[in-house]
Amino acid sequence: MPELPEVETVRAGLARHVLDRPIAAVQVHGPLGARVTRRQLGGAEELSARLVGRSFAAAVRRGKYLWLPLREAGGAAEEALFAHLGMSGQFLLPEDPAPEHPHRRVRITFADDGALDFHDQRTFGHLAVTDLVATSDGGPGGDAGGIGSDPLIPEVAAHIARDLLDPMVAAGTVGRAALVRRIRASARGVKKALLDQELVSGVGNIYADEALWTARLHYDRPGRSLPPARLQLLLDAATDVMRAALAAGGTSFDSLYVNVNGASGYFDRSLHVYGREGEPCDRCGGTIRRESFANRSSFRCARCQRRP
DNA sequence: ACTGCGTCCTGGGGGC
DNA sequence: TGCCCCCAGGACGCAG
Repeated sequence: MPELPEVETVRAGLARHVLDRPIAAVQVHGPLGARVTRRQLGGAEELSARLVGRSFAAAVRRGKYLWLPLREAGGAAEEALFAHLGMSGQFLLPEDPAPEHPHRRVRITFADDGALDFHDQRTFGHLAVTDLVATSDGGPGGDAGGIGSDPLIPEVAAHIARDLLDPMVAAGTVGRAALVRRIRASARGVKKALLDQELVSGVGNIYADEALWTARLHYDRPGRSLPPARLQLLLDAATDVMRAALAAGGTSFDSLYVNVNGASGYFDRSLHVYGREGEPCDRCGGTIRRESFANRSSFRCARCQRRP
């Protein structure tokens, strides 16, 4: 599943391959294509109308949210193609001529005859052209490749917190202390806090479980029961595992395949708990358990991540 | 305000 | 062998 490292890999691939290429046509394929553009005001026609004739100026990310500001004739970008990959969204640079693919939902054709395809099996992802607005926290952060200090962010992502690989958060200068305070202010289980994109963005189910394993914490451990130093360790663990996954994902794509397929690609061999039900813990030899958590799964070591 | 649960969606794969 | 159902989960809407 695409979490921060996978989305960043996609962002870097897009930055390398699709900037400054005028868009000639946009096709939205079938009812599931329409579903992928469901958040576009005016639907597929409007998406096409807003993209054709323009080009992408940059590829920017915050957490799992990704956007491509559109170049304006005489000034700064005011709109962007916004994308969320959901669970199964992929950006692909198809070979020419490309065969039909059952999961292709949208094709953006460039004036140079190349194309950028959006595939999505489960259609939890979406695409829309959205206005860029000023933010109160000073800009996109993250690996805001290409946009420099532009403080604009898509309206639809303005509520999303900075992520752990944001240079400001990673350095601890912005957000980190406040984040620890907010987790400690709640009785809510610490995994729910990690997954709350308005508290800290980019962490999904896989890396949350891995970070909790590293920090030897149970997912239901109340935030308010944890000393600040323990929470710092947890955030460090989440940062480290996402950095490592990014390093693994960053080596795996070429010009034809912009997306790595999330954790099912190259990083899964490095996972300590996720997807390892019944296997021994790498650290203590205890048994890895899979438990139902918020309508999905949580993996933990039954011995070194005890229930509070 | 805050929290938690249901919903959306498809196809691979396990089990009967 | 074939078919059915479970399961994967990010984000959002709504209920309490």
